[in-house]
Amino acid sequence: MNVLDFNDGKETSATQGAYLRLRELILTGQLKPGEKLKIEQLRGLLNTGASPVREALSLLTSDMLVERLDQRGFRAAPVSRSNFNEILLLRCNMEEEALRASLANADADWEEALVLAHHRMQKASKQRSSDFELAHKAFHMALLAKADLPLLARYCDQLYDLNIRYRFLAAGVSSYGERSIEAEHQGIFEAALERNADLAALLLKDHYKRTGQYLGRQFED
Amino acid sequence: MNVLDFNDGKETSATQGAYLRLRELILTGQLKPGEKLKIEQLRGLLNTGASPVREALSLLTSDMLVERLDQRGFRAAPVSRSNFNEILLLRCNMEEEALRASLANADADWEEALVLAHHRMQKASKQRSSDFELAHKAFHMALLAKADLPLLARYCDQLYDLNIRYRFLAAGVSSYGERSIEAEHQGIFEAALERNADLAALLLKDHYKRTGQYLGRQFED
DNA sequence: GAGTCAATAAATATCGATATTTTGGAGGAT
DNA sequence: ATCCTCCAAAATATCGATATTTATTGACTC
Repeated sequence: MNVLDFNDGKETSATQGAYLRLRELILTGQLKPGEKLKIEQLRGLLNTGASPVREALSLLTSDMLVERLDQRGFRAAPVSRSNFNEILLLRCNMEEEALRASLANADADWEEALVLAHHRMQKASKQRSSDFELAHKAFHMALLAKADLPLLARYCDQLYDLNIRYRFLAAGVSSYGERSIEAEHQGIFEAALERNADLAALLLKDHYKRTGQYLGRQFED
Repeated sequence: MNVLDFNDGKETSATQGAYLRLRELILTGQLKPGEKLKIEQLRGLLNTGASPVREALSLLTSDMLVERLDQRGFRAAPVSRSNFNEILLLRCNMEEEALRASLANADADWEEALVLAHHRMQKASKQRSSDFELAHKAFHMALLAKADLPLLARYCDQLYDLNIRYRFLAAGVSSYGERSIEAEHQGIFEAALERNADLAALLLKDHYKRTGQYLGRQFED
């Protein structure tokens, strides 16, 4: 590995590093939807060779964050109202499924992990910490953690990220208009602790639909 | 491109070719679950360079047909009873969703395409044609075609292929024990033509669960 | 005889260079 | 002016070679 790039010891392979970095750039909208992703350009940005960049882009293709155009390279996946709506719909269905399965298997460890995730999210929210996004995702995934359905978990994760991308794109807007998210989370949290699957699922879907409606208004197409 | 490899003009890029070929080898069980996929070895098999092989493997990773092991290369995804069960479960959920959406939007073109797909499948079945697998998939996808939910369609497609892999692995067994599949397909087909979503969904799920039960018995773990 | 450890062999990950394709114009004809 | 055609310029896809990392083997200790 190049001696010059002060790899802070975290990443193991150049490919993995490039993958994570590119993923972040696309999710946060620093690489814009539809934007052409030129290998040379990215090589410079990530200072690595063409192979890792190429492989990372291939991986992002399956995350549906990048599109491959026959022999014409890659571009950041485009966005659209209909894509947004579909993500919302699928998320509601899949997360409900996962949540019910998770609650059915829930044990004390799961419960404690959930309490922690909830606490961290609240804290990050109060401090307006930049960690909020991470904590928020962690909370939602903690809800689903005991489902023990790896494929479903993967889909939920993927859809969560696709959705978060729209939040970043509708930026400026501090994402959720503060609203009642805190209360919404609290409701889901409590219902989950009580193992009330019907209520938890209802609240969860409502939570998504609400932020969905809110975000949906932000853009045309 | 190498002059020697008599590329029959179909594939555009080496990567795409390698992707399709490897996919087939894994789906049909010619590359066995858990088997190490060495670059050199595959290079020979596909006669192409290391880069296309590597990229193809990356793509297959997101199809969940290949696993990447940190710095230790790739291997064909393992199989397990629980994985099989999850695929079955998710397929039932997602295809039901897609089927209902498809029927809701169904028009004359969709109907005609479905009739054709059904006909071809029947024909291939009677002739015991090797095209049956393809025709069967085409029929099932034709049912869902009008859903107009690209992400869901992709998931259904992916899960279909993951399932088909288990069919090949439980090989010898001419897959479905002849049973009543023909009748089952007929039922789904008719219900779909009548736009009877409840019935069609019920029959479809039943169809999957039946073959699922059948296959499930084939292997331990 | 089992468990380390070092040296070697194998395999992966990555680079730099090259061959192919696509893109973008600059003339020239209609 | 508009549409082709053909020619650079740019970008992609792919190769071959090399640096790194992991796996293997066999001697050596306890």
